[in-house]
Amino acid sequence: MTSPPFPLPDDAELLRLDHQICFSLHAAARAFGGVYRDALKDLGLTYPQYLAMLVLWEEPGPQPVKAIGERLRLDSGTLSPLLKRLEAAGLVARERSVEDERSVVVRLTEAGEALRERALPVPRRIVTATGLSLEEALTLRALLERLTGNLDAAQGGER
Amino acid sequence: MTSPPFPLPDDAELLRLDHQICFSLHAAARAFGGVYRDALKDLGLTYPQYLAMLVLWEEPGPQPVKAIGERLRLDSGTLSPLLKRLEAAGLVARERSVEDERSVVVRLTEAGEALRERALPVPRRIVTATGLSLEEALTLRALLERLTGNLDAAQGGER
DNA sequence: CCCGATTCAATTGCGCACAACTAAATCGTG
DNA sequence: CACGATTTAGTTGTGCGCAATTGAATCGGG
Repeated sequence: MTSPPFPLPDDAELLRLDHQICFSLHAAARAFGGVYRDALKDLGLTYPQYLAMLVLWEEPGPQPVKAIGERLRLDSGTLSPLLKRLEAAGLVARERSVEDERSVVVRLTEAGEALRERALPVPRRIVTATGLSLEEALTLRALLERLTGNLDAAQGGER
Repeated sequence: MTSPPFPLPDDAELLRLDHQICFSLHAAARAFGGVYRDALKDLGLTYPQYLAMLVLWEEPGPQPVKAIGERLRLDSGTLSPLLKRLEAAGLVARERSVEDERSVVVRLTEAGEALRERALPVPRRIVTATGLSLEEALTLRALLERLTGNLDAAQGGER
C-alpha cells in the first residue's frame, strides 16, 4: 500500500517528496522552537517575542507596530497581543504617535535595553545546536529564501 | 548601526546567520501554510488535518491515536481536538480499543475514504508552487533532516 | 473643503502547538 | 496476587498565526 510493486515514476516520486519537504520543514521549525524555548527560558521570552526584541535592539529609536510587522512578516492580530505581553513584562512601552495618531510606536524601556546583555549568548548557543557548517547554513538559507519567494508568488497569483 | 564600519569576523557572521536561518525557516513554514490553505480550502481541511488524513489514507486499517502522534510527532494535546474536529466533519470515527481500553483507535468513515480522491491533485499543486527542482528538493530535505536531528539532540541533552 | 478610499492598530474567533496535569487501564516485580 | 510504575488519551491554560471585522485617523480627488 505504501510502496507499489513497481518502480516509482518521477512524477509519483515528486509527489511523495513534497509531503516530506513540507513536513520536514515543520519538524525543523518546531525543533528550533524547542531549542529556543530552552535558551530563552531564563530571559522569560518566547521565540516570537525574542524576534520582536531583536528588531527593537537592532534599530535605536521607537518603531511603529507596522514596521515591526513588516520586518517579521506578522500582522497586528499577532503583534498586538505579543507587544502587550512585552509591555506587561516591562520590556517595552507603547504609545500613539503624535504626528499620526493611527500609528502606535514601540520603544524599549530600560529593562528592555538591559535584557540585551543577557540575550547576547543566545545566538552562539543556537548556532552550536544546529550543528551545521557555515557553508551548509548558507546553502540552506538560500534554498529557504527561494522556496519562500516561490510559495508566496504562487499563493499571491491565485488570489 | 546595523553594519559596523569594519568587516565582520567569522564569529559575528555566524551569529547573525543563525537568526536568518531560523527566521527563514519559520517564514518558509508559514508560506507553505498559506499555499496549503488555498489548496485544501475546497476539502475543508487545514494542513495539520490533511497530514492526519494522509496517515490514515496510507495505512488501510484503524490506527491508535498514539501511532498517528508518533508519525506526525504530535502529542495528544494537539491530536485529540484535531481528531474530534475530523470526527465532527464525519471523516473519521474514534472508538476505544477492545484489547486495550486505554487506547483509542481512529478509522476512516466512507466520507473520509471518499475524500481521498478529491485530495489527489493537491500534492502536484504544492510541488509546482515550490518551484524547486528535484535535486534542490533532495538537498533541502537532507539538510532539514540533519538540522532537526541535531536540534533534537541538543535539546534532549540539556534536559 | 468634503466625502469616499485607504491606512493602521486592535479585537474576535478559530485552529495549532506545547506544557502540565488528570484519570483510567495495563504492566511488572516482589 | 497486589501494588506501584508506566502507558494512553484527554483536559486546561498559554501563546502564536491568520482571517475577518471594527473604528479611528489620514489622504486625495472633485
